[in-house]
Amino acid sequence: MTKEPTPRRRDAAASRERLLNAARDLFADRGYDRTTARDIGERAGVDPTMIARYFGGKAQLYIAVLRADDGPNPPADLLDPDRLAALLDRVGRTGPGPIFQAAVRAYDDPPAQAAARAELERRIVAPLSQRLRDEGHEQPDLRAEVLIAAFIGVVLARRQGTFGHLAGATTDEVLPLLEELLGARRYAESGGGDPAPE
Amino acid sequence: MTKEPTPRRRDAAASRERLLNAARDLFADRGYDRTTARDIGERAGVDPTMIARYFGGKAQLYIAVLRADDGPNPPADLLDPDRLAALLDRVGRTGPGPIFQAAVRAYDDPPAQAAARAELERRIVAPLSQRLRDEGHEQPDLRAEVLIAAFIGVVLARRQGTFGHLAGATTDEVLPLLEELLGARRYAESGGGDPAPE
DNA sequence: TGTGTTTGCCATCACCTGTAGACATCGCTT
DNA sequence: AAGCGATGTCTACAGGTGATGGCAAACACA
Repeated sequence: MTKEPTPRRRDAAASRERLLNAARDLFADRGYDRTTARDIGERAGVDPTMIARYFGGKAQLYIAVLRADDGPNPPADLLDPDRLAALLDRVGRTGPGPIFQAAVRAYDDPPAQAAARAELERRIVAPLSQRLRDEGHEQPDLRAEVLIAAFIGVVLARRQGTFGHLAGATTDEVLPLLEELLGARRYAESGGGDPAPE
Repeated sequence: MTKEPTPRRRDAAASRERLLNAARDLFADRGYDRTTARDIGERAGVDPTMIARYFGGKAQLYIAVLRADDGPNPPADLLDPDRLAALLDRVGRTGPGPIFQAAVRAYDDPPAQAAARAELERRIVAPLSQRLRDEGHEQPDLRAEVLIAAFIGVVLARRQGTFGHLAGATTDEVLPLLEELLGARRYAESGGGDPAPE
């Protein structure tokens, strides 16, 4: 007998996860401020007050989303063309995770802000910074942050739709420009070769 | 005698402008959502209800700020190193104008969103796009938007402070990386540099 | 000075937010 | 089957938001 054949009508774990998923989607789509607890509850099909019960509040739910979001989990190596393509495609479909938004926006809740910053550093900045350092580039930390900020600017703007051509362009159209922008090939060719074609 | 020697205690024009200035600063600093009408009134030293009277409401005040903000008014030619330096310095000191924020964030008010988009296109995207077109680059529109989105990502992230090294770096440290990122010299080589007058 | 208009202040509204608490119901354990 | 904690539902509240209408003082003008 399986342990869970009966779809329990009362399942705290399920409710928790549904809240988490709904919050992830809504935070990614509208950002933290413009997402209300009632919206999350409605989308999840769970009473909004459960947010307080299970997570302690909206801010802590946001933090939980940050931790649970495996967004660009395979270290987002923006300099690997394949990885860049995968990441761009992913963001184009599911939208930028809350972590990306945290790079550009400010939230009022200090713990939430700190958590976002920590996740951003741990999962995205650190790997790229390490790579640049290994390759002997100067100012690897600063350089990594600039590259990532630029990438985030492009993907956020694309999804936001403020830029017409960028929002309308397909991933295939954007990708080469992003590669050129980030200097993927330039960085990647540690052995040295010809510059990016035009 | 002069028409306005008396500093009129009741001066609608002055109040209007003080509201406009306060709104510009606060919108730039906190964004639209996180700025309340009461904040604006307090900072301006003007009763918040004047916002409704003079502008029609908060959203329309925002639009007025967009139009009045001469932000990167000399066409923000990101490919001219001098202009890029000036712009970066300016943003570092006074913060990104509301127009930049509009590129990455969404507001609920459709007219405000549309106004921001129009200003962004008119003042920033169009000039750069035209330049790229003149220089014979492919996809000048898309390319311009990518470059601008990347730039905005960097300056917003820098000011936001989520990236430690980027926030702590001086303008002089960031500038060369930005030039390299945007390919200022690469692009500029083709056209040579005679900066257009303001 | 007299008069109508402009300008600012005040109280208040209607709405929305997050969340706390009381109450009802389910489901596991004994 | 009975008990009881876990889970869900509902109402309500305190705080804050943008916006409105009324009213008094200050102004421009005759």
